[in-house]
Amino acid sequence: MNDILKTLNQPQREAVIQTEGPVMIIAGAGSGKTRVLTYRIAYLLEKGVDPFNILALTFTNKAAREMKTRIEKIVGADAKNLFMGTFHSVFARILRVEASKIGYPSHFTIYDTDDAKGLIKDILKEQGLDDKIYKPNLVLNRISSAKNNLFGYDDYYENIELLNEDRQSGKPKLALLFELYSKRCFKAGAMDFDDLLFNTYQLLIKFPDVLHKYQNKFKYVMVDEFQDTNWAQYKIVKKLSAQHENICVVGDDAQSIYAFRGANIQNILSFEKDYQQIKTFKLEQNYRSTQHIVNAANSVIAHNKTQLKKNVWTDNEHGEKIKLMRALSDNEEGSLVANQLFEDRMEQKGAYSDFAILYRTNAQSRSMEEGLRRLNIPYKIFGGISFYARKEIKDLLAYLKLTINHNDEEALKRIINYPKREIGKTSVERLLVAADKHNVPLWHVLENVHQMAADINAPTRGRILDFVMMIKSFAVVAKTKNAYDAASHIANQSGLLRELYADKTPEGISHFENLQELLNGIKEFVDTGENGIPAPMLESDDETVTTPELTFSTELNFDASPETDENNTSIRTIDLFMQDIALLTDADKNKDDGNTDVVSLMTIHASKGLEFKNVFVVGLEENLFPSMMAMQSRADLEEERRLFYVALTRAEKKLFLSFAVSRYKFGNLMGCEPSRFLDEIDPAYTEVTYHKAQRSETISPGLSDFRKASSNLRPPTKPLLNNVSSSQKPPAHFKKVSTTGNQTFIGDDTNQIVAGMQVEHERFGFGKVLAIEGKFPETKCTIFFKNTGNKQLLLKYAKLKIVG
DNA sequence: GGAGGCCTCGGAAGG
DNA sequence: CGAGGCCTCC
Repeated sequence: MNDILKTLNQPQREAVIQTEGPVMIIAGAGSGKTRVLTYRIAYLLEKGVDPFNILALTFTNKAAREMKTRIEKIVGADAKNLFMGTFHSVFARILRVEASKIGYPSHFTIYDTDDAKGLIKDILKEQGLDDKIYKPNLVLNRISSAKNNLFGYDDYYENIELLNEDRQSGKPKLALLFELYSKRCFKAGAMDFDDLLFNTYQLLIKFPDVLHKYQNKFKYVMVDEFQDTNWAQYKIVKKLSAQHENICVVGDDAQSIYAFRGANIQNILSFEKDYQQIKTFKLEQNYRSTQHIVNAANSVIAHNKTQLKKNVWTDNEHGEKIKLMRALSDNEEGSLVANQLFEDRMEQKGAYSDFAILYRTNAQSRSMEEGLRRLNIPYKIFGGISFYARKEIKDLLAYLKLTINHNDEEALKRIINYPKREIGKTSVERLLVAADKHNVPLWHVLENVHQMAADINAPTRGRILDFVMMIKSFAVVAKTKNAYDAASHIANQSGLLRELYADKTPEGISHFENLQELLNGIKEFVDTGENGIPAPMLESDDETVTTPELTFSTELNFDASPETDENNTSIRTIDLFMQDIALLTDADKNKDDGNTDVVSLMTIHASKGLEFKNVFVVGLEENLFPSMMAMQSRADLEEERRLFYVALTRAEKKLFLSFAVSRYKFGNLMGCEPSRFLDEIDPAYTEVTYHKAQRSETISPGLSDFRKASSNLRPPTKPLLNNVSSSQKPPAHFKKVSTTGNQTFIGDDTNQIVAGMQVEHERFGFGKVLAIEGKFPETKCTIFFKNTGNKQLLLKYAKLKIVG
């Protein structure tokens, strides 16, 4: 350990050994923040602090996992007992132990954003409110930010300011929606992401014994990425550490990029105010990047008004200047980047894994992928549509959720008629009405469908009871078998596997494979206990035996001690697997498909905390980066700028920034202007390159040249497609016809269509007419499409072009 | 009740 | 462009 301390610079070392009392570490980008945190924990352990008494909160599961591994390398297996994880996963664990105190079952479901949105939509329908005015997303955001500021619906009702805002925005019913939403979640035994924070705080302030228990346990508390915490998180951390006051927060205001979901830089200022005796350390030496990169990043962030004083500097070499690239279109940007990347890799004789391509929005990955594929460059996309967000995955998970928590309304609605079992929309609506009328969970109505929903026809009622029986039988299996056996049983018996197996289209096959992959993941969990996220275990605690006081009976009690097999070792049941599954993201899925030498593609948000030798930041255009939504306010724009700062500071050696002068948006080709952020970089650190085919030449300095060059393609607000005059020959991709633009695709006179003709359909592409039947206007035709196979279309509706 | 085509509309980041 | 809602046909 002493050797390790010697490798640290002075502020780093001081921050490590100052273990007692409140500490704040302001850590500039690349200043060795993770090193300091890991060494600090290792140092505590070496001093004899029990790992059970250390709580470390990170922002992502990945960060927690990595830190744990690094600490293990220094101090050994003891590190396993550290209480380390994301805010959400740590609090979810505490809540499961203490759930009964606040009236929840310990096997409560965690609603993801889709579940929450589904519930909001139901409530809107029931209340007869227009979802054009009360947009579910907006309603949810409002509720979310209330909870992140520790406002319950009752507080909301009493807050005149909030109510006035709602009235002025024409949405006076928001408070009511908040109340209904909260009650519905409670009835379903479900918490959304914000509830995990909100309810933890309620638990701590309402139950002094619980508070004391955890205050005693967590003698040392550490918070990473402090700048990204919201008010609720801050208050919880403060409460938890109130007894020992050994609280250490680490952050960088310049890298705060999550204000949009309630993060609050003010927390840094509040922290200084709340702890007068605080010790502050500034880590300002950057060990990651070249001088050009560090200086360029500094010159950008200097445009922000709100920031703490800090001087990030580096001893590293000057390095090469930052290369600015210009492309004619998003597609060309893809090939340009791919070509440049290929060249650089050859020149450096380096690995693909030394390269990353970062973008503002996930949608931008497509053109990059195409460019890379053309050159056979291996790549991996991090993030994007999550594995766990796929329909087939959510379907099986819904079965598992409902098996564990019968009251989970969103899970129930999702699967009650999938696969088809003739319980249609109308019946489900009647069930929902009955549940509301009797104020019981939906499941309760199902069980008593004959009494409570007699308006549903008798055969359907029978099928509903069959469904109830099936889920109950699943619950028995889930209770007695390991997670894998139970999940396989459920996937089979529910008919889900059969349904997917029957689908032999390419998508169908991939759905089936995905489901198989989920089952494999569960198998791995049964065998190893790993489901991808670090699992801090709460010590078994005899004083607080949780007596489940469920308001509504569920047949099975998952709150009891874990099941044991004949060898009396506890088996890993499905409810154990499900505990944190809602908190997992794609990045947490432990799956290494062998090839690790790949280019990384991800959003800038996802890249935080990572570093790469070579970085491409693409799509530097107004309305994309900075995003159109961020143009309204200075605060939003400054957050975008911090995001840009994060992007720049990911690079160690070489940095490329690119933009395109035109780009497809919603199927229309739009003109784009270079981002203002490009102008904000001190030109001393950049060089402008124009690339044409294979030849590239350097023009320097300053941006004015290509600014002019690109400006003749404006106006950017109108689709370019309509502006292409006959005098200009459009590039190849201009010919790509928008397939939804109603004007662009005009069907021929359908009377002329006869069997045997080649036709083109707006969506299905080219096909051959096999047969025509029926009389006008009901004329139907059967067409074999190359891409999708046989289709029956009504000529009245289908726009068909006769090709030959 | 369900399948599937048509049409409208959004428009970011993520635990 | 794509997802989701609506509408119509069977």
